[in-house]
Amino acid sequence: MRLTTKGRFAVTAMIDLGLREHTGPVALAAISARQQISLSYLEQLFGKLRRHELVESTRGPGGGYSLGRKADEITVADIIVAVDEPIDATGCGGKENCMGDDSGRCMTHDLWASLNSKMIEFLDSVSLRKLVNDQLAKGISIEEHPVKRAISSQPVVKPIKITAPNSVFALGNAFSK
Amino acid sequence: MRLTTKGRFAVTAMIDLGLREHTGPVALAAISARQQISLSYLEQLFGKLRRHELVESTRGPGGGYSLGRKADEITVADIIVAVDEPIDATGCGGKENCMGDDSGRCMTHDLWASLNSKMIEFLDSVSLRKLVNDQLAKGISIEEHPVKRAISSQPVVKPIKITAPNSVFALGNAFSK
DNA sequence: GCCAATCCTGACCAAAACAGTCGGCTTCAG
DNA sequence: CTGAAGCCGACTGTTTTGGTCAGGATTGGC
Repeated sequence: MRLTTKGRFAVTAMIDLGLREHTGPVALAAISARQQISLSYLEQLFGKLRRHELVESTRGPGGGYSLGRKADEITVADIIVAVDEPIDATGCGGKENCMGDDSGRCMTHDLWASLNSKMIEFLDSVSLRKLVNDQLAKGISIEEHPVKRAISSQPVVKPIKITAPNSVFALGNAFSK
Repeated sequence: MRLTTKGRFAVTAMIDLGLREHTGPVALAAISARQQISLSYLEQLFGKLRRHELVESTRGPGGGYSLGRKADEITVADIIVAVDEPIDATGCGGKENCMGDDSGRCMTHDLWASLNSKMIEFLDSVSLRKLVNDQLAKGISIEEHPVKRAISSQPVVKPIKITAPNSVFALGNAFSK
Protein backbone atom coordinates (compact mmCIF):
# COMPACT_ATOMS: atom_id res chain seq x y z
CA MET A 1 0.00 0.00 0.00
CA ARG A 2 1.67 3.09 -1.24
CA LEU A 3 0.22 6.52 -0.66
CA THR A 4 1.33 9.26 -2.98
CA THR A 5 -0.08 12.19 -4.88
CA LYS A 6 -1.01 9.77 -7.60
CA GLY A 7 -3.59 8.22 -5.33
CA ARG A 8 -4.74 11.67 -4.34
CA PHE A 9 -5.34 12.63 -7.92
CA ALA A 10 -7.34 9.49 -8.44
CA VAL A 11 -9.42 10.03 -5.32
CA THR A 12 -9.98 13.66 -6.21
CA ALA A 13 -11.09 12.79 -9.71
CA MET A 14 -13.39 10.08 -8.40
CA ILE A 15 -15.05 12.55 -6.06
CA ASP A 16 -15.50 14.95 -8.92
CA LEU A 17 -17.17 12.11 -10.73
CA GLY A 18 -19.25 11.19 -7.72
CA LEU A 19 -20.49 14.73 -7.39
CA ARG A 20 -21.89 14.50 -10.91
CA GLU A 21 -23.20 11.00 -10.62
CA HIS A 22 -26.64 11.93 -11.89
CA THR A 23 -25.71 14.17 -14.78
CA GLY A 24 -24.54 11.59 -17.24
CA PRO A 25 -20.98 10.84 -18.28
CA VAL A 26 -18.34 13.33 -17.27
CA ALA A 27 -15.59 14.11 -19.77
CA LEU A 28 -12.02 13.96 -18.60
CA ALA A 29 -11.45 17.39 -20.07
CA ALA A 30 -13.96 18.79 -17.58
CA ILE A 31 -12.27 17.10 -14.64
CA SER A 32 -8.93 18.24 -15.95
CA ALA A 33 -10.11 21.84 -15.99
CA ARG A 34 -11.78 21.74 -12.59
CA GLN A 35 -9.12 19.83 -10.71
CA GLN A 36 -6.09 21.13 -12.53
CA ILE A 37 -4.80 17.72 -13.49
CA SER A 38 -3.26 17.20 -16.88
CA LEU A 39 -5.63 15.51 -19.29
CA SER A 40 -3.16 12.89 -20.40
CA TYR A 41 -2.35 11.99 -16.86
CA LEU A 42 -6.02 11.61 -16.11
CA GLU A 43 -6.31 9.32 -19.10
CA GLN A 44 -3.66 7.08 -17.65
CA LEU A 45 -5.30 7.01 -14.26
CA PHE A 46 -8.75 6.35 -15.65
CA GLY A 47 -7.35 3.58 -17.77
CA LYS A 48 -6.44 1.82 -14.57
CA LEU A 49 -9.66 2.74 -12.83
CA ARG A 50 -11.60 1.34 -15.75
CA ARG A 51 -9.63 -1.90 -15.81
CA HIS A 52 -10.46 -2.25 -12.14
CA GLU A 53 -14.11 -1.60 -12.99
CA LEU A 54 -14.37 1.41 -10.73
CA VAL A 55 -15.55 3.53 -13.65
CA GLU A 56 -17.33 2.95 -16.93
CA SER A 57 -16.62 4.80 -20.11
CA THR A 58 -18.90 6.08 -22.84
CA ARG A 59 -17.19 6.90 -26.08
CA GLY A 60 -18.09 9.38 -28.72
CA PRO A 61 -19.39 12.90 -28.40
CA GLY A 62 -21.25 13.53 -25.17
CA GLY A 63 -19.40 10.62 -23.66
CA GLY A 64 -17.17 10.48 -20.65
CA TYR A 65 -16.86 8.46 -17.50
CA SER A 66 -19.32 7.43 -14.86
CA LEU A 67 -18.97 5.44 -11.68
CA GLY A 68 -18.66 1.71 -12.21
CA ARG A 69 -20.78 0.96 -9.19
CA LYS A 70 -22.61 2.90 -6.53
CA ALA A 71 -20.55 5.39 -4.62
CA ASP A 72 -21.08 3.61 -1.31
CA GLU A 73 -19.62 0.46 -2.79
CA ILE A 74 -16.37 2.14 -3.72
CA THR A 75 -13.80 2.71 -1.03
CA VAL A 76 -10.71 4.87 -0.96
CA ALA A 77 -8.67 1.69 -0.71
CA ASP A 78 -10.20 0.46 -3.96
CA ILE A 79 -9.14 3.60 -5.74
CA ILE A 80 -5.64 3.73 -4.37
CA VAL A 81 -4.99 0.08 -5.01
CA ALA A 82 -6.26 0.50 -8.56
CA VAL A 83 -3.82 3.22 -9.51
CA ASP A 84 -0.90 2.20 -7.31
CA GLU A 85 -1.17 -1.42 -8.23
CA PRO A 86 2.09 -3.12 -7.39
CA ILE A 87 1.37 -3.48 -3.68
CA ASP A 88 4.80 -4.91 -3.12
CA ALA A 89 3.92 -4.84 0.55
CA THR A 90 6.38 -6.67 2.74
CA GLY A 91 9.63 -5.57 1.21
CA CYS A 92 11.20 -8.98 1.65
CA GLY A 93 9.35 -10.12 -1.43
CA GLY A 94 6.51 -11.72 0.43
CA LYS A 95 8.18 -15.07 0.15
CA GLU A 96 8.63 -17.60 2.92
CA ASN A 97 11.93 -17.07 4.68
CA CYS A 98 13.54 -13.81 3.84
CA MET A 99 16.68 -14.20 5.91
CA GLY A 100 19.14 -16.96 5.32
CA ASP A 101 18.07 -20.49 6.02
CA ASP A 102 16.32 -21.59 9.16
CA SER A 103 16.41 -18.25 10.86
CA GLY A 104 12.69 -17.76 10.53
CA ARG A 105 10.96 -14.95 8.73
CA CYS A 106 12.29 -11.48 9.07
CA MET A 107 10.43 -9.23 11.42
CA THR A 108 9.70 -6.80 8.65
CA HIS A 109 7.43 -9.30 7.01
CA ASP A 110 4.79 -9.73 9.68
CA LEU A 111 5.43 -6.32 11.03
CA TRP A 112 4.60 -4.43 7.94
CA ALA A 113 1.89 -6.84 6.97
CA SER A 114 0.30 -5.85 10.24
CA LEU A 115 0.62 -2.12 9.81
CA ASN A 116 -0.33 -2.43 6.19
CA SER A 117 -3.50 -4.31 6.93
CA LYS A 118 -4.41 -1.67 9.46
CA MET A 119 -3.98 0.99 6.81
CA ILE A 120 -6.03 -0.86 4.27
CA GLU A 121 -8.67 -1.58 6.85
CA PHE A 122 -8.91 2.11 7.52
CA LEU A 123 -8.94 3.26 3.94
CA ASP A 124 -11.46 0.55 3.22
CA SER A 125 -13.77 2.03 5.82
CA VAL A 126 -14.01 5.32 3.96
CA SER A 127 -16.42 5.15 1.05
CA LEU A 128 -16.52 7.44 -1.91
CA ARG A 129 -20.09 8.25 -0.92
CA LYS A 130 -18.82 9.61 2.35
CA LEU A 131 -16.27 11.83 0.70
CA VAL A 132 -18.82 13.08 -1.80
CA ASN A 133 -21.24 13.87 0.99
CA ASP A 134 -18.48 15.68 2.85
CA GLN A 135 -18.07 17.91 -0.14
CA LEU A 136 -21.79 18.41 -0.56
CA ALA A 137 -22.04 19.27 3.12
CA LYS A 138 -19.76 22.19 2.52
CA GLY A 139 -22.53 24.01 0.75
CA ILE A 140 -21.91 23.00 -2.79
CA SER A 141 -24.70 22.86 -5.30
CA ILE A 142 -23.77 21.08 -8.46
CA GLU A 143 -27.13 21.32 -10.11
CA GLU A 144 -28.91 24.63 -10.23
CA HIS A 145 -31.94 23.39 -8.29
CA PRO A 146 -31.26 20.02 -6.74
CA VAL A 147 -34.24 18.01 -7.95
CA LYS A 148 -35.72 15.45 -5.63
CA ARG A 149 -35.47 12.73 -8.23
CA ALA A 150 -36.06 9.06 -7.82
CA ILE A 151 -32.78 7.19 -7.59
CA SER A 152 -33.56 4.93 -10.49
CA SER A 153 -31.17 3.43 -12.99
CA GLN A 154 -30.03 6.18 -15.29
CA PRO A 155 -32.67 8.82 -15.67
CA VAL A 156 -30.41 11.32 -17.35
CA VAL A 157 -28.93 10.43 -20.67
CA LYS A 158 -27.91 13.73 -22.10
CA PRO A 159 -25.06 15.50 -20.43
CA ILE A 160 -26.02 18.66 -18.65
CA LYS A 161 -23.79 21.62 -19.26
CA ILE A 162 -22.43 22.93 -16.03
CA THR A 163 -21.67 26.52 -16.66
CA ALA A 164 -19.90 27.67 -13.53
CA PRO A 165 -17.37 24.94 -13.17
CA ASN A 166 -14.85 26.34 -10.79
CA SER A 167 -16.24 28.73 -8.32
CA VAL A 168 -18.90 26.42 -7.05
CA PHE A 169 -16.50 25.30 -4.41
CA ALA A 170 -16.58 28.07 -1.89
CA LEU A 171 -14.78 26.15 0.74
CA GLY A 172 -13.41 27.56 3.90
CA ASN A 173 -10.15 26.38 5.27
CA ALA A 174 -12.04 25.21 8.30
CA PHE A 175 -10.50 21.79 8.29
CA SER A 176 -7.81 22.35 10.83
CA LYS A 177 -8.00 19.35 13.12
CA MET B 1 1.70 12.51 4.03
CA ARG B 2 3.52 10.06 1.88
CA LEU B 3 3.64 6.38 2.69
CA THR B 4 6.43 4.36 1.15
CA THR B 5 8.92 1.70 2.05
CA LYS B 6 11.08 4.44 3.45
CA GLY B 7 8.56 5.02 6.19
CA ARG B 8 8.30 1.30 6.70
CA PHE B 9 12.01 0.99 7.21
CA ALA B 10 11.90 3.74 9.74
CA VAL B 11 8.98 2.24 11.62
CA THR B 12 10.57 -1.18 11.55
CA ALA B 13 13.83 0.16 12.87
CA MET B 14 12.05 2.07 15.59
CA ILE B 15 10.25 -1.06 16.73
CA ASP B 16 13.54 -2.89 16.79
CA LEU B 17 14.76 -0.10 19.00
CA GLY B 18 11.65 -0.19 21.12
CA LEU B 19 12.06 -3.90 21.72
CA ARG B 20 15.47 -3.23 23.23
CA GLU B 21 14.48 -0.15 25.13
CA HIS B 22 15.94 -1.40 28.39
CA THR B 23 19.22 -2.79 27.13
CA GLY B 24 21.10 0.40 26.49
CA PRO B 25 21.94 1.95 23.14
CA VAL B 26 21.42 -0.17 20.06
CA ALA B 27 24.00 0.05 17.28
CA LEU B 28 22.78 0.62 13.78
CA ALA B 29 24.89 -2.28 12.62
CA ALA B 30 22.78 -4.59 14.76
CA ILE B 31 19.53 -3.24 13.33
CA SER B 32 20.99 -3.47 9.88
CA ALA B 33 21.77 -7.13 10.39
CA ARG B 34 18.44 -8.02 11.96
CA GLN B 35 16.18 -6.06 9.65
CA GLN B 36 18.19 -6.41 6.48
CA ILE B 37 18.42 -2.69 5.88
CA SER B 38 21.62 -1.23 4.54
CA LEU B 39 23.67 0.42 7.24
CA SER B 40 24.25 3.62 5.34
CA TYR B 41 20.58 3.95 4.58
CA LEU B 42 19.81 3.51 8.25
CA GLU B 43 22.28 6.26 9.02
CA GLN B 44 20.36 8.61 6.78
CA LEU B 45 17.05 7.69 8.33
CA PHE B 46 18.34 7.97 11.88
CA GLY B 47 19.85 11.31 11.05
CA LYS B 48 16.34 12.54 10.40
CA LEU B 49 14.87 10.71 13.37
CA ARG B 50 17.45 12.29 15.60
CA ARG B 51 16.84 15.78 14.25
CA HIS B 52 13.17 15.24 15.04
CA GLU B 53 14.19 14.11 18.51
CA LEU B 54 12.59 10.73 18.18
CA VAL B 55 15.89 9.04 19.02
CA GLU B 56 19.00 9.93 20.95
CA SER B 57 22.48 8.93 20.00
CA THR B 58 25.45 7.82 22.07
CA ARG B 59 28.75 7.99 20.31
CA GLY B 60 31.84 6.00 20.82
CA PRO B 61 32.26 2.29 21.41
CA GLY B 62 29.26 0.65 23.04
CA GLY B 63 27.18 3.51 21.76
CA GLY B 64 24.17 3.47 19.51
CA TYR B 65 20.65 4.81 19.50
CA SER B 66 17.90 4.83 22.06
CA LEU B 67 14.38 6.21 21.98
CA GLY B 68 14.13 9.95 22.35
CA ARG B 69 11.05 9.67 24.51
CA LYS B 70 8.86 6.95 25.91
CA ALA B 71 7.45 4.55 23.37
CA ASP B 72 3.87 5.49 24.13
CA GLU B 73 4.67 9.08 23.31
CA ILE B 74 5.89 8.24 19.84
CA THR B 75 3.35 7.62 17.12
CA VAL B 76 3.67 6.10 13.71
CA ALA B 77 2.76 9.47 12.27
CA ASP B 78 5.72 11.03 14.08
CA ILE B 79 8.08 8.55 12.52
CA ILE B 80 6.74 8.78 9.01
CA VAL B 81 6.60 12.55 9.06
CA ALA B 82 10.18 12.64 10.31
CA VAL B 83 11.65 10.65 7.44
CA ASP B 84 9.25 11.74 4.71
CA GLU B 85 9.50 15.34 5.67
CA PRO B 86 8.30 17.49 2.78
CA ILE B 87 4.61 16.90 3.40
CA ASP B 88 3.75 18.82 0.28
CA ALA B 89 0.15 17.95 1.07
CA THR B 90 -2.33 19.80 -1.01
CA GLY B 91 -0.69 19.69 -4.38
CA CYS B 92 -1.74 23.21 -5.22
CA GLY B 93 1.16 24.45 -3.15
CA GLY B 94 -0.85 25.07 -0.03
CA LYS B 95 -1.25 28.69 -0.95
CA GLU B 96 -4.45 30.70 -0.89
CA ASN B 97 -6.12 30.61 -4.27
CA CYS B 98 -4.71 27.96 -6.50
CA MET B 99 -6.83 28.61 -9.56
CA GLY B 100 -6.75 31.92 -11.31
CA ASP B 101 -8.11 34.94 -9.54
CA ASP B 102 -11.38 35.07 -7.71
CA SER B 103 -12.43 31.55 -8.51
CA GLY B 104 -11.97 30.38 -4.94
CA ARG B 105 -9.76 27.58 -3.81
CA CYS B 106 -9.49 24.49 -5.88
CA MET B 107 -11.35 21.51 -4.59
CA THR B 108 -8.18 19.52 -4.34
CA HIS B 109 -6.96 21.75 -1.57
CA ASP B 110 -9.62 21.16 1.04
CA LEU B 111 -10.38 17.77 -0.31
CA TRP B 112 -7.01 16.31 0.21
CA ALA B 113 -6.43 18.26 3.35
CA SER B 114 -9.46 16.44 4.65
CA LEU B 115 -8.38 12.98 3.60
CA ASN B 116 -4.87 13.71 4.67
CA SER B 117 -5.88 14.76 8.14
CA LYS B 118 -7.88 11.58 8.46
CA MET B 119 -4.80 9.58 7.60
CA ILE B 120 -2.62 11.44 10.03
CA GLU B 121 -5.25 11.15 12.69
CA PHE B 122 -5.22 7.42 12.22
CA LEU B 123 -1.47 6.99 12.14
CA ASP B 124 -1.28 9.27 15.12
CA SER B 125 -3.51 6.91 17.05
CA VAL B 126 -1.01 4.08 16.75
CA SER B 127 1.82 4.39 19.22
CA LEU B 128 5.18 2.75 18.98
CA ARG B 129 4.40 1.13 22.31
CA LYS B 130 1.45 -0.62 20.76
CA LEU B 131 3.50 -1.96 17.88
CA VAL B 132 6.22 -3.12 20.21
CA ASN B 133 3.68 -4.89 22.38
CA ASP B 134 2.18 -6.51 19.30
CA GLN B 135 5.57 -7.98 18.57
CA LEU B 136 6.11 -9.07 22.15
CA ALA B 137 2.70 -10.70 22.15
CA LYS B 138 3.87 -12.95 19.39
CA GLY B 139 5.99 -14.86 21.82
CA ILE B 140 9.26 -13.04 21.45
CA SER B 141 11.70 -12.94 24.27
CA ILE B 142 14.39 -10.38 23.84
CA GLU B 143 16.02 -10.89 27.17
CA GLU B 144 16.86 -14.38 28.29
CA HIS B 145 14.61 -14.25 31.34
CA PRO B 146 12.24 -11.31 31.19
CA VAL B 147 12.82 -9.65 34.52
CA LYS B 148 9.88 -8.08 36.29
CA ARG B 149 11.64 -4.79 36.68
CA ALA B 150 10.24 -1.51 37.88
CA ILE B 151 9.54 0.82 35.01
CA SER B 152 11.74 3.56 36.31
CA SER B 153 13.79 6.06 34.38
CA GLN B 154 16.83 4.31 32.96
CA PRO B 155 17.90 1.43 35.15
CA VAL B 156 20.30 -0.06 32.66
CA VAL B 157 23.30 1.95 31.61
CA LYS B 158 25.70 -0.52 30.16
CA PRO B 159 24.74 -2.18 26.93
CA ILE B 160 23.89 -5.83 27.15
CA LYS B 161 25.22 -8.02 24.42
CA ILE B 162 22.45 -9.83 22.65
CA THR B 163 23.96 -12.94 21.24
CA ALA B 164 21.19 -14.48 19.16
CA PRO B 165 20.21 -11.57 17.04
CA ASN B 166 18.18 -13.05 14.24
CA SER B 167 16.26 -16.11 15.15
CA VAL B 168 14.54 -14.57 18.13
CA PHE B 169 11.65 -13.72 15.89
CA ALA B 170 9.84 -16.98 15.47
CA LEU B 171 6.78 -15.45 13.94
CA GLY B 172 4.05 -17.37 12.31
CA ASN B 173 2.37 -16.06 9.24
CA ALA B 174 -0.80 -15.88 11.26
CA PHE B 175 -1.45 -12.30 10.30
CA SER B 176 -3.78 -12.89 7.41
CA LYS B 177 -6.59 -10.39 7.81
C1' DG C 1 -21.01 9.65 -44.83
C1' DC C 2 -18.56 12.96 -42.65
C1' DC C 3 -17.12 15.56 -38.60
C1' DA C 4 -15.96 16.35 -34.16
C1' DA C 5 -15.94 14.92 -29.48
C1' DT C 6 -14.38 11.67 -26.72
C1' DC C 7 -12.06 7.61 -25.09
C1' DC C 8 -7.91 4.62 -25.77
C1' DT C 9 -3.07 3.24 -26.37
C1' DG C 10 1.74 3.28 -26.48
C1' DA C 11 6.00 5.61 -26.77
C1' DC C 12 8.66 8.91 -24.85
C1' DC C 13 10.53 12.23 -21.36
C1' DA C 14 12.46 15.25 -17.38
C1' DA C 15 12.57 15.56 -12.70
C1' DA C 16 12.22 13.76 -8.40
C1' DA C 17 12.36 10.25 -4.98
C1' DC C 18 14.17 5.92 -3.44
C1' DA C 19 17.68 2.94 -1.90
C1' DG C 20 22.11 2.45 -1.48
C1' DT C 21 27.39 3.27 -1.67
C1' DC C 22 31.52 5.49 -0.45
C1' DG C 23 34.97 8.14 1.88
C1' DG C 24 36.07 10.67 5.39
C1' DC C 25 35.13 12.88 9.84
C1' DT C 26 34.22 13.06 15.04
C1' DT C 27 33.60 11.13 19.51
C1' DC C 28 34.87 8.32 23.21
C1' DA C 29 35.57 3.58 26.12
C1' DG C 30 39.19 0.61 27.01
C1' DC D 1 46.24 5.02 20.82
C1' DT D 2 43.01 2.14 18.79
C1' DG D 3 38.84 0.85 17.31
C1' DA D 4 33.87 1.05 17.71
C1' DA D 5 30.43 3.58 16.82
C1' DG D 6 27.83 7.82 15.19
C1' DC D 7 27.95 11.71 11.75
C1' DC D 8 28.05 13.93 7.23
C1' DG D 9 28.07 15.00 2.41
C1' DA D 10 28.71 13.60 -2.22
C1' DC D 11 27.68 10.46 -5.54
C1' DT D 12 24.97 6.77 -8.25
C1' DG D 13 21.63 3.66 -10.46
C1' DT D 14 16.94 2.59 -10.68
C1' DT D 15 12.05 3.43 -10.25
C1' DT D 16 8.19 6.39 -9.86
C1' DT D 17 5.90 10.70 -10.86
C1' DG D 18 3.71 13.58 -13.62
C1' DG D 19 3.43 14.81 -18.00
C1' DT D 20 3.65 15.26 -23.39
C1' DC D 21 2.85 13.65 -27.89
C1' DA D 22 1.06 11.20 -31.77
C1' DG D 23 -1.86 8.53 -33.23
C1' DG D 24 -5.78 5.36 -33.21
C1' DA D 25 -10.91 3.71 -32.30
C1' DT D 26 -15.75 4.77 -31.40
C1' DT D 27 -19.86 7.12 -31.95
C1' DG D 28 -23.60 11.03 -31.79
C1' DG D 29 -25.17 14.63 -34.63
C1' DC D 30 -25.34 17.01 -39.04
